[in-house]
Amino acid sequence: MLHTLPLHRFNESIVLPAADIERIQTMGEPPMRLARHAVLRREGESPRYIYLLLDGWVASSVLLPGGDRQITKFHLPGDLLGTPSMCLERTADTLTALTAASVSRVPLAAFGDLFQRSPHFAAAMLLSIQRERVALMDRLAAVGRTPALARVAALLLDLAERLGALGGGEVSEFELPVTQEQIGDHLGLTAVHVNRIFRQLVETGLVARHRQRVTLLDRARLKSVSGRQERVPVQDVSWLVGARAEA
Amino acid sequence: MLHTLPLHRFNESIVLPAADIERIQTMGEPPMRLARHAVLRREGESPRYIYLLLDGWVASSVLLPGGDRQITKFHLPGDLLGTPSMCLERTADTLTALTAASVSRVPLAAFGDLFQRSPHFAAAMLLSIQRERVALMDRLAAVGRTPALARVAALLLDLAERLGALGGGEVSEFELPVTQEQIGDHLGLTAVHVNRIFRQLVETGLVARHRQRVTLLDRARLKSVSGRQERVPVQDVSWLVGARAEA
DNA sequence: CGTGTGTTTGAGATTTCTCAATTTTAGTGG
DNA sequence: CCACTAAAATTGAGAAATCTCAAACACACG
Repeated sequence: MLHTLPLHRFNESIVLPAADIERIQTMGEPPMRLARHAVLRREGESPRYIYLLLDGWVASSVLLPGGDRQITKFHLPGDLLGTPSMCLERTADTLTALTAASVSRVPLAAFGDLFQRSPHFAAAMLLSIQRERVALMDRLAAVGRTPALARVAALLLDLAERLGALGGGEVSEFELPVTQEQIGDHLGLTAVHVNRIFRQLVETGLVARHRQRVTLLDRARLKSVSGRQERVPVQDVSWLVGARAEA
Repeated sequence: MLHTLPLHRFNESIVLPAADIERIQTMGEPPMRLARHAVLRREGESPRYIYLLLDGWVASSVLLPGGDRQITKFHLPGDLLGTPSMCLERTADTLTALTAASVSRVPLAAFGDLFQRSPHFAAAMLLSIQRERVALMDRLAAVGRTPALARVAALLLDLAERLGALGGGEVSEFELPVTQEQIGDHLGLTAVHVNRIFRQLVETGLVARHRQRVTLLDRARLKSVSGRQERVPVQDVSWLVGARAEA
């Protein structure tokens, strides 16, 4: 079972030695199952664990005093959840299962131990977190500066890309197991408005929908309407994990 | 001169050994001066350096295809600039001096070397980047879900807090060397609307202004109108830099 | 089959934006 | 020190995007 862990997120720019892969696999506790809507961790708690998402979708969200909610990320299998809060006394984000899901809980101590023992793992984490930061910057730009249509288009493209990376192939059709209200909370829109934008996307032939299944019909036009920047991961990371570091 | 480097950002949760402080100080090149409006690095370039801001303010921004701009961060002295792009082939953010400024350029190789050599430094970086990530999450929530007044209030409080951390004392009055258009680009608003919000803040007695000098008159009310969460840095990081890691 | 969650649609209200003009401030050269 | 100019701030008026509220509808689930 363990050899099926989705570890692609750890190998994006840095190829981890087999020994590190091994250690990652034993870092987490045995998988736990979550029902849809189950709360894995609530904000305000003391951060003692992070979580490796094995299967299903999980949302990370922060609450505002007014009761509004911002979903900071739709997590897919392979993502490491809850790590931003490791820098805080009290957890900043709530982790909620969007579908039935399966996660492996990782004690912070186990994570810290691996981080200190393995230079490659530490380097991979550094880059991985920076990627999340860039993704947040890009979404902030979208929410702050682009109209609703562009934001929804960008979300669909982002998910297709990430699902493709997960599965290994191009994805142009996928299940979107997320309510329109949740999409709104992710993009800074109302559920009602998300609905209208979806209708617009369908009417203009960019997208087709049936139930929760979404098909991207015109990728090129979607891209142009989304106003999304391409982000190419670093190729050469010798400055970070060079020969020197091997010593 | 070197002993005056603002290194407070490196010591927020983790106290670095003197040897590491020493190495941080020699990691960067000699300071370079920037005039106001000077571009330190433009997006799209190949990321070869990061920068330690010694003095002055610098904005980090991303461009949208439509020509719109999102300022992702107003950087203050002590901040390490341009690090998100280390995970990319081409730089994501443009660094522009908002005031005359002084920075020390750090080759990525020097950074990577220190990251690999010093477990404490690596740990401090990990936490520091996660803090930036939380800050982005919080701003995303503000831009996506709160009205303009709350966003401006939150910005003022954030800056006062960070300037306080820099100087060591409570700050309730400070220079804001930033145009209203730049504030708009930071908060997802128009310059015109920022202006109206400022007027509103002044009229309701929350804030006073003279030229670019801002005075926070009613912190409590500002806080409540800002809807900002308190974020308390971790105290106990033994899981990350425990005895084990010292070995 | 009910019941409840999620979607869809309409109509009007609000916030924020756009455009344009005016005033103020900051910077420059003489 | 002054005059001149460009950048920034300010204000008004109308337009646009998005929201709110409310109702109808569809579908999944027990």
